Amino acid sequence: MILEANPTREVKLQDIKILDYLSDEEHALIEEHAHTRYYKKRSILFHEGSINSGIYIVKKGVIKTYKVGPYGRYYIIGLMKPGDIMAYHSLFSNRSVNNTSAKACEDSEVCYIPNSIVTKLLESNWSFTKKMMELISSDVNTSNTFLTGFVQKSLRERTAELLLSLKEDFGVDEFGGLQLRITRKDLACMVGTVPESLIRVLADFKRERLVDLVSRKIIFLDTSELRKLANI
Amino acid sequence: MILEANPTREVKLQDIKILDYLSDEEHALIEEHAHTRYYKKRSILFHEGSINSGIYIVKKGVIKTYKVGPYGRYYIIGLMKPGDIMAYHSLFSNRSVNNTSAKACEDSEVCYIPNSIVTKLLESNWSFTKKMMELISSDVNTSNTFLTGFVQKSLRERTAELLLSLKEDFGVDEFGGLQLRITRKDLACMVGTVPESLIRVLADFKRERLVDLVSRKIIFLDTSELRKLANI
DNA sequence: CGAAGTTTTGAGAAACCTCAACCGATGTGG
DNA sequence: CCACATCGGTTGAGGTTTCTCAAAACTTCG
Repeated sequence: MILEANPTREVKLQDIKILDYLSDEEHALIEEHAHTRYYKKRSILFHEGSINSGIYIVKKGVIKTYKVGPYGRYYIIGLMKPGDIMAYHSLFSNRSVNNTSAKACEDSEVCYIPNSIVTKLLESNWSFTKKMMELISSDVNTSNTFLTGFVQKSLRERTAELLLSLKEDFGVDEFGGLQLRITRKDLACMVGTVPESLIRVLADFKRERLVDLVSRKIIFLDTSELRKLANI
Repeated sequence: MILEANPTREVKLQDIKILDYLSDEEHALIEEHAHTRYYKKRSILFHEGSINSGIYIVKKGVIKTYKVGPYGRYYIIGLMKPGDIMAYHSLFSNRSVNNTSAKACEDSEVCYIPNSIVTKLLESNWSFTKKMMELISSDVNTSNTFLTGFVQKSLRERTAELLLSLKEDFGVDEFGGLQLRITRKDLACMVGTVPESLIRVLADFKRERLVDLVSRKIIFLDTSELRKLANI
């Protein structure tokens, strides 16, 4: 049995929801000025603190955004998948400095749109702007909700929660296998722990028949029990 | 010696930075539709999950915004002071549901502006909108930065960091005393711990002559050492 | 002044981290 | 195509941090 972890996922610009709010002319403007960039697995899109003058829309692949904390350890803020927008902060920050770093988890394709173009669209199209603000403010909420859970949940609960959210975001194949290839270290960085601790929790989950682990593949066996455990 | 913890702090609408971007007419529109609300210490402004159709601008006092996690413990997202804007999420969320709860830490005064008015301003005034987006996206960054630090810093480091940021936000009197009256429990909720643990850290700081503690008053003795400790 | 809420301390337990070693997979160059 | 190097995964032992529970002392406010 072959368990393929990385099915090709791809979206076209016209399939990206937030761009629905644009007129044909505006779409044309984007087509004219945006360009596609290709990133090999493990290559860096941008670094936290570096100057950036455009936004990125993921078309294919998976990109992790992260921040490096003291002691050099890093925390993964999110895994961006096709349709997701990155680096929008640079639109408004006067210094256009990136708040996070971004790295390709697999070979990826992103659409880069210069800030000047996006700003033009925002200025002229209120429903687009409103959608954008909604998106950003929901990111605030996501962070705060996560933080609230984080400060009082055990690693076990957080890990269950992470697995469920990965299932939600990336889906599973016919055998219940998560459609995402990700290292233990990255999983650990997403729940704010070290790989050793994460591995122990996963091993517990396997022992309890909540998931199965076949090399790097995670197979969901009992989602409803996981959900109880996650305490969402 | 009298150590007064709560000097009257107050701002007028015209002193609020984000409103600088409005024209005289727009200011008039706000004056017409906004109204001031008064909240007694410990009273609730709004609850997470409840419907809300306006934004709040703090004019006087201190308001804490917080979320309740599983097990009923809560996490304080921020202390809002005069000039700060709350509940902006309700502007964009289609259901206008509050993401956080808000409670007055002392007798406070806030200006309530209905969403319909704010939306009108956003639609017609791009620099105001831009400023607003900047504000929101900087909140995203604040949360993520905090989260990144949180997941890998010790309680001691986080507490040092909290004290410094309170000093920054609320200032100190001539004796180095923090101009904010706050309970140990609230301090604990801001660094994601329980009061007992926070108290022990504060007691350590006192023993090390970094701060002095006179009842609920926190007096800064060695800010630079605290800064080293906070590892920012 | 007294009730209620808040702060402090202590003891013990639990969760999680660190370090170190080892295994297994993956990839690379001769 | 194999040997080796590298990286990721796993396990164990031991230590540290932080939490829980309980009791006592102190503040605040009506």
